[in-house]
Amino acid sequence: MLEPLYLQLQQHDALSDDERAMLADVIVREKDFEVGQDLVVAGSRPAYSTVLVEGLAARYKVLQNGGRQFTAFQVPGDFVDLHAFLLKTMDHGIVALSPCRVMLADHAKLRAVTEQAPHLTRLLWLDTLVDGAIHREWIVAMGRRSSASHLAHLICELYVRLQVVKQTEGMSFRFPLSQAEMADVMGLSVVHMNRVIAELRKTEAISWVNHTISILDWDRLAAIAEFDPTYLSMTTEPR
Amino acid sequence: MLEPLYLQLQQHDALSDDERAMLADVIVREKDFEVGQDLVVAGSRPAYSTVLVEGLAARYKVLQNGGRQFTAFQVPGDFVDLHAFLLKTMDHGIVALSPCRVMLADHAKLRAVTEQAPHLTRLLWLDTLVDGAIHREWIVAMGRRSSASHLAHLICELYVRLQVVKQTEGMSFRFPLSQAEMADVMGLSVVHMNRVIAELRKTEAISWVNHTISILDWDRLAAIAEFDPTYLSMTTEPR
DNA sequence: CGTCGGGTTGAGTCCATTCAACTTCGGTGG
DNA sequence: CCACCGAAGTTGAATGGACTCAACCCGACG
Repeated sequence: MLEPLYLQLQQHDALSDDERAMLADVIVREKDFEVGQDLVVAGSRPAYSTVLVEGLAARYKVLQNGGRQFTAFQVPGDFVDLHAFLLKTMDHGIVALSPCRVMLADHAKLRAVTEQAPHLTRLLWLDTLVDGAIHREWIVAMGRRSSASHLAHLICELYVRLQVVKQTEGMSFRFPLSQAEMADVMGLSVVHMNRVIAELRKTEAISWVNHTISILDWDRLAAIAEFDPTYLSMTTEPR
Repeated sequence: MLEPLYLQLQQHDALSDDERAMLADVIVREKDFEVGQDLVVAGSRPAYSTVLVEGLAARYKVLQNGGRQFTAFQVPGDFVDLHAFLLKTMDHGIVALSPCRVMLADHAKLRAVTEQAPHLTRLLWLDTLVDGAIHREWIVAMGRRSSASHLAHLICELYVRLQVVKQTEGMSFRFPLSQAEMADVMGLSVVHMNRVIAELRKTEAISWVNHTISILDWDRLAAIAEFDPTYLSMTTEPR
């Protein structure tokens, strides 16, 4: 059940059997969530950290006027709130965008990992660093990319991340978000989100029907997005 | 010279003398930079990580059309590219916004810290997690805040961060950026940046003259910004 | 067969952009 | 000494992107 986590960590550096066992031992419980439920509640101080093993989730914050902004997607294998292990208080919520299955990792056991397994600790740390790199890319997209380029970039990113954990089928992947939710990802109004999607469809770089996104022309999409996967740090090397 | 780093780490949890000594030992060299120079070059694979000890710097990315987007400010005490220790390749550049002095930390020695000093490792990790939390707040600001609120939020954040490392004077702090650079922070055109600044000035919550920002009315500014410092994780507790 | 959530389209308004002019101010050289 | 210069800031006007409000379509589902 922890396969996706192994796949992600392995992508950065080799994972020993001992390390796998240690990770498995950190897990104390399994839990399922419905669409729309919070995996982690903003403001809470969790005693467990959550590994997403199935489904799609997202980090978000809500403003006083009710506006919501997603700040990241979480795919299977993501340690979605490893942050809380050290930050203690969650500064944001994490919501299920599709039915989700998670594994809960005990903070006391995670602490023991940091005491006894430096290499594994570095790999977990790295995981949170990649999160940060993704955030930076989102900031650039929101600030300086056209809406179409922003959307194209998100699709490239998701495709690559999902491929690592074997959640793609050919050039397609399941994408359960409504356009209204997508608007909260890109910081647009629903109406305008719709027009941007229409625009990207017209380029014939993607199709997006039935909660499935298919990349029809990767090169064209990547060009529109100016997508450079360096930030995802997808090389296996000693860390 | 490492005082600002100690101040920042201490803010999250107590730092022992041993840990201070270990940090001091990690430093192998000191270096100065002029305004506009890159402290760290995008795409490089540094063998050292950089602690900023004096000055203001910023992370940035550049797009094909020449557009630049800053993704974070770095203040004294920030381990500006601790990322590179594990990410290996820098996915973005870091530029000096004022004359900067930095200390270089050897990656091999940092690795030794992760092998021998788990608590210190957790504190350094935490530092990068706070970076991530700041990124999330920036995404929210870019996506769902009004420009005036966004600007107000940036000022609140900077004030609080600078206060931790004793770089404020009363309710004022030095802020060397031009409006053009500020436009690259907020993802706006220079002209519009100017108008947003004028708008915020008119509220009389701040003054901004002569490269110095003064907060005239914190409560009003924080209200405009909807500023909640939780995300900066400024509580001292066992980590 | 009606309803409801999502998606799509149109029209008018507002925010942000571009291009352009003009001001201010510190610095530099005749 | 001051005339000129360049960089940064400010302002105006026209264009275009994004927002709101509103209507309408459509397929799933009771």
